[in-house]
Amino acid sequence: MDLRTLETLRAVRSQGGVTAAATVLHLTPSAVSQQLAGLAAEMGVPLTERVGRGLRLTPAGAALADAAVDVAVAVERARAACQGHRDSPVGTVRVSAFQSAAQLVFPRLLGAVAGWDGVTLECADEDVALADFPDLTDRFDVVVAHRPDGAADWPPGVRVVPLFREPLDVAVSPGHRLAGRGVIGPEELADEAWITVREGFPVAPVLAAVAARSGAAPRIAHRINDFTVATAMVAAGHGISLLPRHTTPAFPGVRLLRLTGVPAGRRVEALLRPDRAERRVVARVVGALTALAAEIDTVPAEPSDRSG
Amino acid sequence: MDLRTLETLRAVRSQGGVTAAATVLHLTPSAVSQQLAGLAAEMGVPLTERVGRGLRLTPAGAALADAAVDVAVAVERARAACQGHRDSPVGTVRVSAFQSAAQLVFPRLLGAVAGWDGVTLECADEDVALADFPDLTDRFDVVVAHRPDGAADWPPGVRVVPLFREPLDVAVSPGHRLAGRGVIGPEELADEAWITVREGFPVAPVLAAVAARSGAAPRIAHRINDFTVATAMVAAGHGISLLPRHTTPAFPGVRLLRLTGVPAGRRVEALLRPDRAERRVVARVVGALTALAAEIDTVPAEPSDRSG
DNA sequence: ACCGTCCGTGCAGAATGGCTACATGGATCT
DNA sequence: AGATCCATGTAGCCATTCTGCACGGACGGT
Repeated sequence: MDLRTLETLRAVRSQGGVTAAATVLHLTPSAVSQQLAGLAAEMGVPLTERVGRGLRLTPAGAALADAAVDVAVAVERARAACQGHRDSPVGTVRVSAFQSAAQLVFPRLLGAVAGWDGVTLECADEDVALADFPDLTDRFDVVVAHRPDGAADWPPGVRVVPLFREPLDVAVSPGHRLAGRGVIGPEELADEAWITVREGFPVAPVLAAVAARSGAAPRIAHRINDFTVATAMVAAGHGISLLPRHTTPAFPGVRLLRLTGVPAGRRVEALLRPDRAERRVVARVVGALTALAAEIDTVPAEPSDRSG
Repeated sequence: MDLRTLETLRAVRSQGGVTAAATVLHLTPSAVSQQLAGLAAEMGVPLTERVGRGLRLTPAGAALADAAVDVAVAVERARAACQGHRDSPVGTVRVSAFQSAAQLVFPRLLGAVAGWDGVTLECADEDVALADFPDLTDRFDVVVAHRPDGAADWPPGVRVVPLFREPLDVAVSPGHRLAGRGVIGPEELADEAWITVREGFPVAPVLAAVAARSGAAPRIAHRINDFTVATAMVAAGHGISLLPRHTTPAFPGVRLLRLTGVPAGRRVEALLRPDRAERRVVARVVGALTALAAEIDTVPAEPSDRSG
């Protein structure tokens, strides 16, 4: 019964397999398999069962994995209790964010942390499908994720810290027929050519909702995940797009029109594994994150072009 | 940060030193010292400080030791959660009891557990001073301890399961002037020669209280910790003694007289370390223990001789 | 139906880490 | 001041665990 073994069991469950777990743990599949076998032998209960060419946790294994979370939390709490008798928390925090938030948040966050002795920030941009965000917490201490209005809650077992809500505006080129408008309704957007994200990615359902109000299925011309690329395409007049108000990159000529009559927005949140959340450095970084998120939330974002 | 290391830290605190901790952990002092040094290095905070020729935990060390309890509890909870998906709990449970309770409890407990497959009971008689009972939980899963009426509570950090309260009767020989009486008061016991336990042992304060009511300091003729020996001496007329009603060994001719006007009794309780208490086998054994304690508590113990 | 591919598992060897035994430094008690 | 006890270093052994490779089973395409 080892802490590392428990962590391995958790990874196997969250990653869905031995090989995937081995990857995030920086181990070989063989080592993971041996740990599982040893743990099952110690418990006297089979923890995994083969299904197809993969495997799945038995109820006993799942129960143990659940309890392993509490163990990890207790361990980190212990570490924090000890660090509490130190001057200030130190360590390395790994933060991931999806592309557009990364652009907005990482520079400010690094700026805030720059003055903290002994605190190292490792940033990475990771943009994945909505369902895959929680799994990123295996590899990162803090995962900045986004979720469209009305989407289901994140699964249990992951701690969620709200950062800000970001309205989605309609981005059009300067030459577009609606370019002069500040506010528009969904019904005016029928038959437009849309540039949206790949299937399953966070803002996709919002466009579906907007289109539903316009009365027709949206005509999707392009699927572009990177908002910078999408913005450039909008600027060039190749379609319109739903883009987040604060994190849309500045691009000459692109105009953001406010949408009325339909709640169009996304929630930007930090996702943490419960044990990681107990680390004092992590808590401090999350604090800085929420502080700068509050600034973003109160930004007087007016419907205007971003050409500067 | 290892489970074993955390356990070592706890043992160092409860045992009050490296060598003592090493003893209960079945390790050498060197190993313990190395674990402590490694843990402190990992935490970046000194966990121990030298005091005299021994050492003591720093505030940080104490905090970590506190948190280590929660970790151990979480681990055992995890193990229990896993065992819950098994037919029945199995394992070895180490039980200690002070001499007189051992005599009463061990045979019945072993009888109750005899039918349980896979459950092994390791019994040991350990009679220590009142203050030393909690420390026994480092070496045993269940510690049957006793505590005189009015004594202070057990220190925090140890789980207490009440078993039964046992009145203390006055044991006299058949030839004693009070032998024919069933009930007596403290004032009738002045100038008696007492056989009592060693200083600091659980029932000593009760005799002091009884003697205080009799108006004079008790005349202590002998200090005998083993109730069997004390009973034999009482039977032979070498003095009278305060003996527990239920656990006094049967001995030809010894009469137990009920004491009135002063609360004379002791509480028999099971002491458990919180993490050990989480083990399902341990919980089951404690269940059997409380069950047979309930029987003992309702025994119609009449004042009579034990010559049977 | 077959074969390529993927996944989990077992078996060697190698490396890492922890423990024992012994020696040292320091503090207390007689 | 000497003896004793305690904690701490050091060298060496031993156990555990990881890697690398080979094997068996299962899915999916042809």
